[in-house]
Amino acid sequence: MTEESLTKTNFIRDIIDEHNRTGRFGGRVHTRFPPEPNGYLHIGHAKALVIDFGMAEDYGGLTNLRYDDTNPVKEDVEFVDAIKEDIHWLGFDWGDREYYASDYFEPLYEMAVKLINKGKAYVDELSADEMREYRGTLTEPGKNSPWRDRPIAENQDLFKRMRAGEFPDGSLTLRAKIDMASPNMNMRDPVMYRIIHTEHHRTGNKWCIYPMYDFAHGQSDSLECITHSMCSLEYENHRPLYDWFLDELEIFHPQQIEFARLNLTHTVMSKRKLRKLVEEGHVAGWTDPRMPTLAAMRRRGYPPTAIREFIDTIGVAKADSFVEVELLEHIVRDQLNLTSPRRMAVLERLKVVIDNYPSDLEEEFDVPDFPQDPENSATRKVPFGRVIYIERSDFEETPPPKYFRLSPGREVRLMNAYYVTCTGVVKDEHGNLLEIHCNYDPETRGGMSPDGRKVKGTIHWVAENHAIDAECRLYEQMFANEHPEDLPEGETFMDYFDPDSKKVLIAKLEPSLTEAKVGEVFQFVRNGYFTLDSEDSKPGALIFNRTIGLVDSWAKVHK
RNA sequence: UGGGGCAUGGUGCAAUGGCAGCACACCGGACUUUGAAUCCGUGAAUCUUGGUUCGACUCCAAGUGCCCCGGCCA
Repeated sequence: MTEESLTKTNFIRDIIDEHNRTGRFGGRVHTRFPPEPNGYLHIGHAKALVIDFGMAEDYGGLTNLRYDDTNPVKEDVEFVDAIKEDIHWLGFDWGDREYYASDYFEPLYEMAVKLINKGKAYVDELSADEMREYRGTLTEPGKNSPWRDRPIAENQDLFKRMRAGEFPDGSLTLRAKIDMASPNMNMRDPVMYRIIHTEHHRTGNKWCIYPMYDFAHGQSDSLECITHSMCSLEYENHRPLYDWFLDELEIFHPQQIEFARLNLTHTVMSKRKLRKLVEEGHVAGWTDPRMPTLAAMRRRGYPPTAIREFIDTIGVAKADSFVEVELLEHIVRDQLNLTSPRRMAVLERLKVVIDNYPSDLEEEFDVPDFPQDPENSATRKVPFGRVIYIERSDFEETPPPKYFRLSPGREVRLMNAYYVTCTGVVKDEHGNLLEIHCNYDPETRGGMSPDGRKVKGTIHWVAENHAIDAECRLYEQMFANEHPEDLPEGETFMDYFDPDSKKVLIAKLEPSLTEAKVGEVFQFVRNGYFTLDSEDSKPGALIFNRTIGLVDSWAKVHK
């Protein structure tokens, strides 16, 4: 396998390779990640992150972090720290290159003045409604604003007074003088500056005019000498404008490249919808483990490397696409399988009394954390006793075909312990199962029989005397529908929100789990991967999140 | 007066004029002290119609379908 074949090729690499061939940027690759601080980062941002940081890394370049904070009414400091934490968690680093579009308000203002002086920008007095009317439609040209040909000196004066705060919000705008008949709506004299008398989270009350995205982004890229400015497909129509400003300003000209954003089945990605889930209390905040935010995935126990591998696996292209969430889950399981120590925990318990086990006897087994690789595996002590708990689903009084767990008269292996045979059941007056009784075979200590006798079923257990209680939170997809963002008329994504996507139970755990630490993920054998909840768990009142269940092919056959 | 994009198995991504491949999902089997993992195997795709070419997923033309654009949001 050659070096190149390890790295998947994609159209962005092709473009960069071409630039390197022609020498457009002198072989330099410098990217930027430009989040707006108005919400938490989600798995869709992870794609942008991997592209922005990953591409630069691969080509020996750097990536800047730059907050796109040009709209003070929508943005908040609350999110800037959360965003940084998420980026670091994924393993990316911007060094000391932490920038803000608001750092450039002064040079941006100068650039606007330059365009005014060139006769390429003007102060408009049209109201928002009027401007909409003048803009025309998709199929009809717009018409020029009556203020479009105002003398340059007047524009200079008015713009200066806009900055000075002489005018109320919405009364004036600065617009680029391009072409009201352009088939590209973005070129119909786009607004460059608007008046907003709102305190900005960084610049305070210094400014009351704020640049629009289109007037800020390209020039910020230029100021930072960014070479490749990757963004999502909907900005494709903005590229001519991105280029126009840079050309008219005659400043360094980065290349904007657009790619398809990530869509995942069974989830919603729009900030508006995620915010709704949070604000209406359907989930416990932005870090509720069901959320597609990076903070939620961290809390849930997803390894950051799994997220990066996932993004690498899905590739980058320009076609709109929907990735099945099963692929993400597969990669999470795949990594956790290799790294998670095994433990025994009984989620929904059934009491088992081993009648022929001496009531004064208690044993301890040394059990490897990684039974696949016992030679290199650490071990821990697991106590055993006359009364144990097993999983309720591991016993059937009348077993269905192909069932090879416990049922009356049948023998199974208690993992790492003994073979037991079910001898009877105890029920209450309503016929509810209370407990079952077994006999064990002392010859099978450790789970092996000297006579070579086979048992088909191996089940896990926890000794009653030493079990610890812990809350376990089990999560399913938040939305039953594959495409909750693409619904027929009259339906909303909330129609498909599944309130049962979170289930809480009190489980019985083997005692070694008392020492679990936040950030460690365990495999609760035959149940799935679990991690301590970073927000709600307390010593003595442990709470575990199920990161993800194990593949359950029995459930498939059985149903 | 409309413009800009995109089309390969169920899903996602490759193949850059030379045998359509990989992963997930699905289905079957083997193995198993986790019905997990692992191993083996089956099925399944180039939007349509023309053209260029010895040869087309790839180039050309026409068509079809889907996405984006009429915020003083980003």
